[in-house]
Amino acid sequence: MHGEMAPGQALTLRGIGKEFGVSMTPAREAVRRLAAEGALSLSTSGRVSTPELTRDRIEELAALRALLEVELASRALPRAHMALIDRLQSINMAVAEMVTKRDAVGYIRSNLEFHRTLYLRAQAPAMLAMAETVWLQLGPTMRALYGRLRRTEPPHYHRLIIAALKAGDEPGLRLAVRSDVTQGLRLLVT
Amino acid sequence: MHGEMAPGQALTLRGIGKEFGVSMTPAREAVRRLAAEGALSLSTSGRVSTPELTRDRIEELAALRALLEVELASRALPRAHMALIDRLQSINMAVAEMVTKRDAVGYIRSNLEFHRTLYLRAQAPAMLAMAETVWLQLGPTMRALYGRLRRTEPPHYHRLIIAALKAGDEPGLRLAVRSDVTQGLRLLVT
DNA sequence: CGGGAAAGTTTGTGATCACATAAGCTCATG
DNA sequence: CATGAGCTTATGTGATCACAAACTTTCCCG
Repeated sequence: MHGEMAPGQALTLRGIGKEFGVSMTPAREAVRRLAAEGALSLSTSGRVSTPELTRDRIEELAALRALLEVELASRALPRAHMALIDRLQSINMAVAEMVTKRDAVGYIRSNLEFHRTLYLRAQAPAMLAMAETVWLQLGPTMRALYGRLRRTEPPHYHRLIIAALKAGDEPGLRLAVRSDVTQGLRLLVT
Repeated sequence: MHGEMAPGQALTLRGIGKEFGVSMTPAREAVRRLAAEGALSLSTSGRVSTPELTRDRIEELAALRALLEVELASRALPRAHMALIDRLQSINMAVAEMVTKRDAVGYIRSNLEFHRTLYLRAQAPAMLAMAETVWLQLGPTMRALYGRLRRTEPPHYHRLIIAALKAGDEPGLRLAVRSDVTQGLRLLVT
């Protein structure tokens, strides 16, 4: 999810087991679970690797993010008090720091933390779980993306999100979230 | 997914294995995968059972169905030719027959087939997979619902969906799908 | 007659193993 | 130098087992 692995990276059950000090059995269960969620892909012969997404699949997952996260943000809006907004701002500073440090994994991690912190207020666990499943599928691809583009400025749309939350502006919030979510992936596709 | 099991029904790995003529190992993998998708729930001690959803969770899953399936229908609309509409109408007759036969499982199965047939045209496999994950989570609950209410009339909104497809009426289609998807579950909540 | 402790049973977990297959490598050949 | 056949290695699969924890049943005592 955090882009620690590149797309197409191969894994083995014995390797995973050794890495975590267990046998193949728990490694297999973890792999099968992640494969069921789309976070890993299994070849026809059962080999395990991180997925290499096609352009179409990336666009579809971006559309899913927009669909789910706009709804989550909208549901969080009436419950978003000042303490939450403060936390979002502080997380956003961490995001900006990761940008200057060119730390792709740190950037993805803190960026997702920003979103999750907001969505937790929506009180919609099933919806949040679905959004996280999409994040999981996009993890390696996001790594490839943010490793490619050389950003220097902190995320613009995060400030719009915070502003819309402060103003209680639901249409503005929906637009800001949708833009933030689709912006990055749009660059990858071109 | 098809409501063959009641909510809260317990399962054992050995029992599943025996039922399918395999050992515990493949049974475990299947159970863990289904649990990851929310189709089964694992107790803290690892016991397996179908989920018993709370009212809040049912409402949330209904909202998710609406969100995802409205989008899928909308994407399918421009590709929906006469052959598809014919197929939908024939599936819809099967649905009506299941209603008169009071066959809950058959009803759920053919009803979902109706929706899946339409959504396949959307060419959005990740989105369809998410919708099916929601169906999977709702399976046992739907069984309990359709076992409770004694319907006699065939699904009204399916005809609206077909009519909107014929007319190329996107707003009408969105409304019809949203109504169809939320209608049944609304009854359960009250 | 009720309740709880103890014995017995069921159940999930993780490890290990044999096996079949896929992947990688070596080496001879054109 | 490229190429492919044959061999070696690596890898996933499913079965089985020992163990610990949880659940069920039994039985005894208040």
